[in-house]
Amino acid sequence: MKEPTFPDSPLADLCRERGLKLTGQRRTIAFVLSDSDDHPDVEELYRRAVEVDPRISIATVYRTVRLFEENGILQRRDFGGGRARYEVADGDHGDHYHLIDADSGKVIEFENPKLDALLENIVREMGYDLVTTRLSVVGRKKAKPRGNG
Amino acid sequence: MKEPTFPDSPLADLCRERGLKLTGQRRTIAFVLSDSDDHPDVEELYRRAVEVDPRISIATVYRTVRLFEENGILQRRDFGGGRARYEVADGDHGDHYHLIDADSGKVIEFENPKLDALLENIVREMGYDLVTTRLSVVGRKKAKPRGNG
DNA sequence: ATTGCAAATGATAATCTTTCTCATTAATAC
DNA sequence: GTATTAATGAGAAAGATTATCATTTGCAAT
Repeated sequence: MKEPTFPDSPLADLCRERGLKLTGQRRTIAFVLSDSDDHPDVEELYRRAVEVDPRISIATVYRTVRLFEENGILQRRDFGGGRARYEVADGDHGDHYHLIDADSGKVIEFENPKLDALLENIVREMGYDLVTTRLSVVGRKKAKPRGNG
Repeated sequence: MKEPTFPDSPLADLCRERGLKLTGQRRTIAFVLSDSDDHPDVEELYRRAVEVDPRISIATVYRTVRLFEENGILQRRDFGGGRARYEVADGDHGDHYHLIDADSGKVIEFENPKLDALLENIVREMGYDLVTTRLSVVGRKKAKPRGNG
């Protein structure tokens, strides 16, 4: 039983700051998440976590992403395909959105302050305060203006 | 075995136009959908369909909404809660979007040409043609400026 | 109207993702 | 170090959706 050693990740610190018990498994999952800049689903997260420490079960990964989401550490996303995907929650800077390539399924992030403001406005004019925006656009790559095929 | 009789709905006509076989069940489901201006899930659709003709199975409802979606007759929506919800696809006029009341879960539709245009623009500038927009904003009703509750 | 045939349907099993159960283990305060 | 309380692992259970397969039905040609 060899304990894997690695430094506390930014997310692990956040976990502590929120008063959550920092178990070995949570430390591992936080480490893996801090190390990811994509949008893994639970299955994929589990794969990556097991690489770091095999003594972890998929049930714990499910429990941990839920806990992290409830504490504003993670954001759940739905890009279709039937499974939830996760990414580290935005910090102070504005929200970001996702463009999904219709053919490859690739996810491309983008920000747009004008869009932030417009949505804020629309919602306010309907008498609401904006809580969350769930936006993803599906697009198909344009043929290059003078490509050859 | 009494055959229920009702006129062909606009969606039933659409179904025929697309070259889909117009079975009794599909005619019933199309009728129910044409009659709905909300966003029912499959379970709810099944309930409404059975009212019109009890000789219908939930499997057929699942098959039919999928078929209709693949043929651009229906749009699938995800408002959270684990089940897909459906609505009649937009015609020529612009897309519409959804505001979800954070407290009641109520879904409020809205249109906004400025938003249509901005999204179109953003996507184009990233080198893509816009295929679909999936947008829902979650909001919380503002306290009335001088209410008493 | 009848026939023929591919496609649709009903009933239920299977699948897939996610949550729950409960005995065991581990983190934190003392 | 010990106690206490919460977290974990493994698998069962739940909930939504899709697949299976024998039977039925819509529809085109007769």
